[in-house]
Amino acid sequence: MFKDEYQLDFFKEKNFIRKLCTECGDAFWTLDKDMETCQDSPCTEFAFIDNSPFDRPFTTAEMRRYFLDFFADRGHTALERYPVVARWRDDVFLVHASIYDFQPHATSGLVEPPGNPLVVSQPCIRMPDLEEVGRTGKHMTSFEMVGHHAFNSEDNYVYWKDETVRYCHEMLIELGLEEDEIAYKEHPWIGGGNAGPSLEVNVRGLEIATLVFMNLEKHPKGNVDLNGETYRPLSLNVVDTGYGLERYVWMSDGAPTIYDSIYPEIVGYICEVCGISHPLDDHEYRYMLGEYTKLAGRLKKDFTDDELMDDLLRIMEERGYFPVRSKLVKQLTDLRGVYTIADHSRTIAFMLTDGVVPSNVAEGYLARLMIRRTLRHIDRLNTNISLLKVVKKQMDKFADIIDTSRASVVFDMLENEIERYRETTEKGKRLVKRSLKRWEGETIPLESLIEFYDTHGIHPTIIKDMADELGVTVEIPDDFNVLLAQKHESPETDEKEDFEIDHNVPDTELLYYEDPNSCSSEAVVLYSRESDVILDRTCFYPEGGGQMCDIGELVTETDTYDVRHVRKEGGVVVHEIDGDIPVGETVRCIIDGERRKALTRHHTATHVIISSAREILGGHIWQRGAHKSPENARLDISHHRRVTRQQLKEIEHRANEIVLQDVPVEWETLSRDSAEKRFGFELYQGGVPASDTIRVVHISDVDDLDAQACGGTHVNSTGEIGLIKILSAQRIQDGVVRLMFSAGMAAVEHVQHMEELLVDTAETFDVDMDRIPETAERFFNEWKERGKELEKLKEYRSLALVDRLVPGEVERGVEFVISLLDDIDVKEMLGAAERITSEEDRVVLLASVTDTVQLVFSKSDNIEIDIGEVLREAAKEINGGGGGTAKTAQGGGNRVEGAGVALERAKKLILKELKE
RNA sequence: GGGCCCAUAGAUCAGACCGGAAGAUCGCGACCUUUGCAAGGUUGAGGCCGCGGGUUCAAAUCCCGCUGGGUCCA
Repeated sequence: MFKDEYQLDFFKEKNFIRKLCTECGDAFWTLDKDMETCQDSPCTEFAFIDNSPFDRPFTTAEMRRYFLDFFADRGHTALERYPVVARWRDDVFLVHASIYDFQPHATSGLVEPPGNPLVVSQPCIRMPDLEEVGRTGKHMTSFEMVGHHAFNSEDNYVYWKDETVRYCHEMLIELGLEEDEIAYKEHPWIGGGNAGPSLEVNVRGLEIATLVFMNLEKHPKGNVDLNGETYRPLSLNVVDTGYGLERYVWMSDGAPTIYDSIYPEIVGYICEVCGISHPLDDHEYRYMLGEYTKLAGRLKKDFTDDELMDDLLRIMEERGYFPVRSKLVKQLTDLRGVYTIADHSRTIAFMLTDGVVPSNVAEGYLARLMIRRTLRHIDRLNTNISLLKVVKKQMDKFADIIDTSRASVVFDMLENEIERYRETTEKGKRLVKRSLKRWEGETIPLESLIEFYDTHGIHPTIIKDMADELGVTVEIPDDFNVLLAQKHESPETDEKEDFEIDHNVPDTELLYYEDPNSCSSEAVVLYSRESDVILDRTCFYPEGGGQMCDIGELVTETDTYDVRHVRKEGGVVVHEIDGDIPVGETVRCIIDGERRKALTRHHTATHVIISSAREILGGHIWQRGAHKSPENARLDISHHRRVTRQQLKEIEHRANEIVLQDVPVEWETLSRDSAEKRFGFELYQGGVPASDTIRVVHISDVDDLDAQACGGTHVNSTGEIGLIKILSAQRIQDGVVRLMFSAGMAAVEHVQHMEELLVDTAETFDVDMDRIPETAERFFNEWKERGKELEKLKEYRSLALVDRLVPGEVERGVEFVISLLDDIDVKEMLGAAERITSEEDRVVLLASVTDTVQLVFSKSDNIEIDIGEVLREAAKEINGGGGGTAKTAQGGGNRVEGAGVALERAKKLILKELKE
């Protein structure tokens, strides 16, 4: 694939030769004619451990600085890193690579990149290799990817393959590598709808860079076939490189594992607290660990695998060391936990400081997953090390790249998560303990194992620990995660097809921005079909930004049409009307002004509420969604705890303060780049617009209260909003709170409605409004008391009933107590009946008539008849049924006239039964 | 965004599959035993069975909706 793409001038100049790896068969370029493998693991063993090819060891900070300076010196714009949570994208949660920063709009050519060429050291988070962390010595869930990127368009060539490889090569040599130990491996790259040739840069068993040359995009009519899909050339050719910063640091100091290279103090701290010995200055130990890492890199096996341990022991013995196998396994198992905690804590630090709120959805869930995994590892190590402290240490160590300004909220979130984890495991353990009894001496069905984890979050390892004590066998299959995934497999949902009109008309001039107060305008019809009308200009606001559209009328000289809905397709506004207007006609747009005003107030009020909420609850508050209708608005915000009533009051108070200050609301159109520089990604509270320019709305540039990219309509100053009243706060998901509020007249109407409820209630209670709570409480308590009294009375009445009914008629030695009663409670009948039949040789047949019939039959224990069957049979007379215990049955029916007959029939049945 | 689970006394949970008088344990109150404490015994209080509909003679239990919580996956 792309075979011809790799014939670079640079390779020719230097006399690189193209070889095939004897292990994997892939092609690679090298200066060493004797090189046989592609220099990546597993084909090549790590050959830099305690044997660095670099001139000197670097710290991460030094290495980052080196990279950025190297490329800045060569004309690249060095950028600040982006957050690890990809707020500017709706297709992914986390940043996986440096190029993510510039997708989709810079890579598609829609938006100018913030530099060209540019370089950035971007923290990335990758979860797929989760299981490998701590086991292979090289996998991490978070790392910095240094990327130098160039965006080549037709009229602006920056640089492409040849120059890219030259930069890379020059830098590696500068770091101290011999040029004949570098292998450039051909590696076609496909992903995310794009594709292109790519080179992997491998040295001594480690892939230290990937140079991707994106020049194709997936397209149904493309002329390039790749894996059964067709691709076509991109208008923009993008150089996408990635250098794993930590790998360079690791290679520079040759530590036994990457974790010991990047954060040795953290690893040391965890070992110390957990009482695990990790003597890296001990020759034997250090040698063992290094050899282990090499083996793991080549074999991709777990150290509990016999084969790997055999190899490791053999290598050790060759060197003259004779470790005990079981001790070694334990050592490596513990160490894996330590490394995992170290790795995960750094990822957690990145996520939380960049504003991820742990929850059960989206990136919040990924954060929770990391936290819970870490806590599980802590539990397994049987220590009480504080995750909070480890995360804090990571934040301190990497303060140069981690934002520590929101530390207190981060710790609060973490504490909350730890608390929840404890609660869940406690609860889970109780549940498991109860359930385990069922399988005493047996093996738990796999199904139940999956269910415990899936619905209750109890990991199989926890169950195993508990089950051992209770004599229940637990077998965790290796493919547990696969089975779990299968359970979640669901049919692919059909992607929604957009009904786009093929109109071919110019973008509509949007009058609602120029004058938000104007409710009418003249326009010409450019397109009209099936009640969809497009005008050259309009004052109708189309649905968007969570704001409902305007409705109103289009008036021609002869007719008036209702505008029922307005939507936007690209730059064109489409009006849906009840009828058709010929193209070329002049119309007057008239919008429903009151509705527009209400929507506008609610929209600005939403900005005010966000800003107040950020002030009261903290800077981690982020808009997760919003909707504005004429009656009210709802705003979903990210927050890790329930919002208390006190906090709601404070937010409401602050919001109304802003209204009373009558702050001007301004908007301006800025270039994307300068807008981001000035306001940060907080701009994109409501989503990211797909354009090079951004309409920024800000409530005040004096206090810098709030600035957002926003296409909605706004009032001129906050005073116009009027009253803002928060109606409710509900937690719609973990980590997401929905605030409902209304503004202006809608808020006044709401308050009036609430008052009405109070007035009505006060009237019913016949008390003053402010005494409603105590009165309601009193009534409720009295109501409960009455209920209890009533119970007692019924008890007495059933006693009285016994006296009234006994003795009954005796037939065949059985005393029949039969009575057709008027409106007696079932409970009373039951009480009486059971009292009567507590003596031998008695049968009680009672019926109570209201608008239906209730039956209670009972018999003494010494009479052997199926009283339930008797009742069922008898109930047929009253069109009903029933049943009960061996001694007493109850039932009923709705044919009131049949009540007497039913009792007769029951008696006959019993007599018949007794005869036999 | 999707799946699964839960809601019963102050707490932890039975009861639900299969409709028929709301239970257990701990905790709480009183009394007994004890010099006192711990413990034990006797006894009592404490429930809109989350809310609203439906089915049924009858619903904690079955069905639907809502609310609150948990959990897994993307």
